[in-house]
Amino acid sequence: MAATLQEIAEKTKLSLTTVSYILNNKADDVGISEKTRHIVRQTAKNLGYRSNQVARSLKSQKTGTIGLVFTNARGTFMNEIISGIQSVSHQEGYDLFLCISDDDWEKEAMHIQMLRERRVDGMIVFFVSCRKGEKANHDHLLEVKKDGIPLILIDRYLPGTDIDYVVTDDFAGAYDAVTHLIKLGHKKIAHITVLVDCTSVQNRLEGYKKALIDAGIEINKEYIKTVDCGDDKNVKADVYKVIKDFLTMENERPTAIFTVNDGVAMYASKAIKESGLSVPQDIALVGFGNFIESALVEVPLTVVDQPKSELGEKVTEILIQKIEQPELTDVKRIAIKPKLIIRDSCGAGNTR
Amino acid sequence: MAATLQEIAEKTKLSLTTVSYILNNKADDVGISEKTRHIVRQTAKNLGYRSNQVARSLKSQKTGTIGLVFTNARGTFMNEIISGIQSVSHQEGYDLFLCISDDDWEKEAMHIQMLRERRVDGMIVFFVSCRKGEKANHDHLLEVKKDGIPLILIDRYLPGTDIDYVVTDDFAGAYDAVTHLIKLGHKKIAHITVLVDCTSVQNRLEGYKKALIDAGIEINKEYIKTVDCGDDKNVKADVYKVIKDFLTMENERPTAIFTVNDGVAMYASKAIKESGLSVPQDIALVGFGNFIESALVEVPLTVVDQPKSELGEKVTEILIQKIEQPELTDVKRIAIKPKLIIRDSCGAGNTR
DNA sequence: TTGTACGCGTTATCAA
DNA sequence: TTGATAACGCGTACAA
Repeated sequence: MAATLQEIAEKTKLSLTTVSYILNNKADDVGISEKTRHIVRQTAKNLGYRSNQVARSLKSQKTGTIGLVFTNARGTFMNEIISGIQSVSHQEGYDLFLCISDDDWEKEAMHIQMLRERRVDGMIVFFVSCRKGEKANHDHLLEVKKDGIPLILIDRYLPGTDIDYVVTDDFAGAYDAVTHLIKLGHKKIAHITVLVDCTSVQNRLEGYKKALIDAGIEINKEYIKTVDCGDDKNVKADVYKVIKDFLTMENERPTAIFTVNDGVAMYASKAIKESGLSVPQDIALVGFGNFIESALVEVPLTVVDQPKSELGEKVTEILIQKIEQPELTDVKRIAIKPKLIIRDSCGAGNTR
Repeated sequence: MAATLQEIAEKTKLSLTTVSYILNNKADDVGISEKTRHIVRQTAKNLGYRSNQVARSLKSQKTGTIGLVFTNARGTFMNEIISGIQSVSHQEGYDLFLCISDDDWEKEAMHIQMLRERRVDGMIVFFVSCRKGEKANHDHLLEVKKDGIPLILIDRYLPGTDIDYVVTDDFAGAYDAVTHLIKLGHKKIAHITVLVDCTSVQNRLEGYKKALIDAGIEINKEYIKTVDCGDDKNVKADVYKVIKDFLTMENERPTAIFTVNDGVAMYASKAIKESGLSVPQDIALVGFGNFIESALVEVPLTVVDQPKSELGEKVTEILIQKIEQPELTDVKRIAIKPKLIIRDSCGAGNTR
């Protein structure tokens, strides 16, 4: 279908080499007559020549591709990150293989295997997290790293390894969110976390604790609750239960809740409303993530804004740097500081 | 890094051919001793052998890849479609190249060019639409088709060509939505469309008209308004203006509005509320698309539900069929019928 | 200024 | 039951 260099050579009665030089803009280096160039260019056009990247890749041992592995495609989170990734990668001349692992680490391992067979120049992985207690197996990631294929993690990392990553500064985000609540006068601040064993969740919890400690507020274990995740229905049921528990604490009832993510915050908001109390008057709420829908719900959520497209851009810049300059061996551990977006659910500016 | 067949052959003192047969499970066809198989498998494992897809692709003239070109990455629409696409394609053994054209048809043409150089086995394109009046250039698509590369369009099509497509049945969706409003007793039903020249928008308008005609309601041109798009701010400003116009019609003021998409409906809802009227009591509203946020806004939207993941799945099935059975030359023109999701904004079940 | 020849890692054909 | 060899399309060192 698409003509080959060979065919052009035959048509023009020139050698394959000459044609190759001209079509790869190396004509100047060698010195090829203007006339020949023109002829070649013309017949290339006429024959509809299109360079064959797979042959080129085989020869050059470089594919100009980046493999992307994401846990899931739901929501808008992945979307915005990919938007950042693709804008940088295309600009730098890389194409993207997209793989979704659907929260299944065996699928993740399979995809990574496939990407290796495709000889991608590098990989960006948002890896599958696992519930607390389950044993995660990240051998496939370590192996990639060991084999010297540029690899970078996004949004969560693997502590104790030297794999590059770009994440949200979850600790700082949580710290700021809780500090904001403290400044609004709250002392009984709860945290709803989630039954997942990953760095982002952990660091949000740590940020919460540190903010309280720095403000001289004692940490109350009763104020830290964990909900199940996975199925969305479980999350909802669990959040409702947690809110009910909080409300039965009467005098000790928290006046503010910082949640591990916007999804939990939205269910909490609903649960509070349904129990006859209101947000933020009775209980203030701060989420984490800044999903699109968070601004649109009945009580628009105050949230920590994950810098999603920035994450995508940064991670890609670093990966490409590592691809193109293999001599750089420093481990990149980047945490981007998120901003707090103040809307209604925290009660800032409202009477309390 | 990763070993080659050659290296395994040397290590085992066997021939390249033998090794290839064994590692590609063709050992039975030829008949290779169990012992040899074992030896080869072992050393392959030890050497960390990984088949090289790019070499394989070069030889077999098939890459096992599908190119995806989407106009934009915003919202959740693309997300759900991709979810459908990737689940089918991965199941069938194809990997995905993802390209975003950002509503820029030159970028789109560029991406398609790149995909051709990468020798993708087929392409799925959600092409850039253009504002009414601008001249769209779809030569790059026609050329792909002409060159015999399997190509299928999603969500919108190119009338007058024989390019396969899978779309939402926009006409039927609009027809049902408007008929629903008519059944609720409305006669003054407006439609807000958008200044884009693409089949889906056109067909929604046509569906709206047909529903009115079939119910014996005369079409009032004053009830059909167009808003600009592109920048979200323009949309908002235009929708507010249109609503204002409707409200000044006094006795002739529409009692219901069917909008071209959920985004417009949400702005309309806001505008109506801000002008002191309410949805659905004063004006009923039906959107098209079913974005996630549409269920969460203050007055949950009644919408036509675009079957996004189904679109993705269907389009991929057809594409792969066309890839693997080139003898099939019938043109596939699939329109999937969407369902109406009744929530609050249409006033069904509410007193009016 | 142009041509020859080899290699990238596979698969496939034909011999042995 | 196994091995030698020729493609696939391209890039490049070297020769002419």
